[in-house]
Amino acid sequence: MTRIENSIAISSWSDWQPLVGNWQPSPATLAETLDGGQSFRWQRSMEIVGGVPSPREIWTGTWADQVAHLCLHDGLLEWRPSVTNHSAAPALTRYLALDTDWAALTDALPWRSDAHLARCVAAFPGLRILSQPFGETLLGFLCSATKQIVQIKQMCALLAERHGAPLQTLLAPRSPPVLSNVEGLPALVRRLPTWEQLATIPEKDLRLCQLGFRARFIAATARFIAERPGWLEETERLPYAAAKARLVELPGVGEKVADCVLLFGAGQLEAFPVDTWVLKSLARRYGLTGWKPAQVAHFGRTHFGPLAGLAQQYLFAWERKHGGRLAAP
DNA sequence: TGACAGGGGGTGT
DNA sequence: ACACCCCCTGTC
Repeated sequence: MTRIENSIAISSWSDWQPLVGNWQPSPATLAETLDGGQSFRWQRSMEIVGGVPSPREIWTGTWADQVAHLCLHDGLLEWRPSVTNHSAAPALTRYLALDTDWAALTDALPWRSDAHLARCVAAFPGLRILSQPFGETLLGFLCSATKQIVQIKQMCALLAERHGAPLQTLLAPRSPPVLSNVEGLPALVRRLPTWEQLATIPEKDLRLCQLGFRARFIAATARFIAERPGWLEETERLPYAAAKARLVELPGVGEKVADCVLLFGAGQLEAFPVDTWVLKSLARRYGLTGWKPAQVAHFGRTHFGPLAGLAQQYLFAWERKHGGRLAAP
């Protein structure tokens, strides 16, 4: 049962249109890609047409100053922007990395000699790595320490709600008639606050967003970035090792968070984040029982190669699905 | 229905 | 190794 506490969103959306790029994910792969720990800004909901809930499941995603809907319709992925947004198509193309041949990248993984990896790939065909805004990715993963996805999403939602700028695209006059509503989403969509904005927010106000001890890290990181104009942009452009060395200078950013930011926010596919799921995966499926994160990271890079981050995402998806309880051998 | 633990996708000391 | 925070979830 979904919690419906917000007002019904009333906004104007363009017509559904097919997504270019030939991505045809299964519902499970789509959900894993959008809501499996890469991004914390996608919401699943049901469309309402003429006051009646339709069986159509809609994903609403927000990133930078963009918001878009995705929908899997008879196996085909469709999307729609708000009627006033004319930059949504290229933005979505970049965000979903539609120009990247993920099938070819996956094929380049060592699944032929790795039965478990082959099994993971078969379970989530079409899984891909998102290409999210760098700064937002950093913010999301600064929230992630010892938190599950639902909780991280809640923190991000509160940060956006209380400190983010409204997305003007949804506030423009509704010239066409309202076509449909989406249940359970606030009428006013806001973006995540920028790092510039975060630097001006007192830590006590950040704490009100359920950040806990992460509030101190975010406040300190915001000050660090504010004192160094261009630092974040330069870091995004650096090669993997150099970028990671800089990211771990930030308070609250260790190896794991840095790798997540580089993998999901900078397209660095060699980044191999080692969290407890990956630790469990390699312990259980690869016999690396008792190995420490740094050792597992080294194993991952050498075993899975230059696309280790993509392999990690497959392992991660499998473990999230099967790892909790009864695990296949 | 409501209270109560337990534990969580990590970092810093 | 342990504190940091405190919300979510499962359970009684």
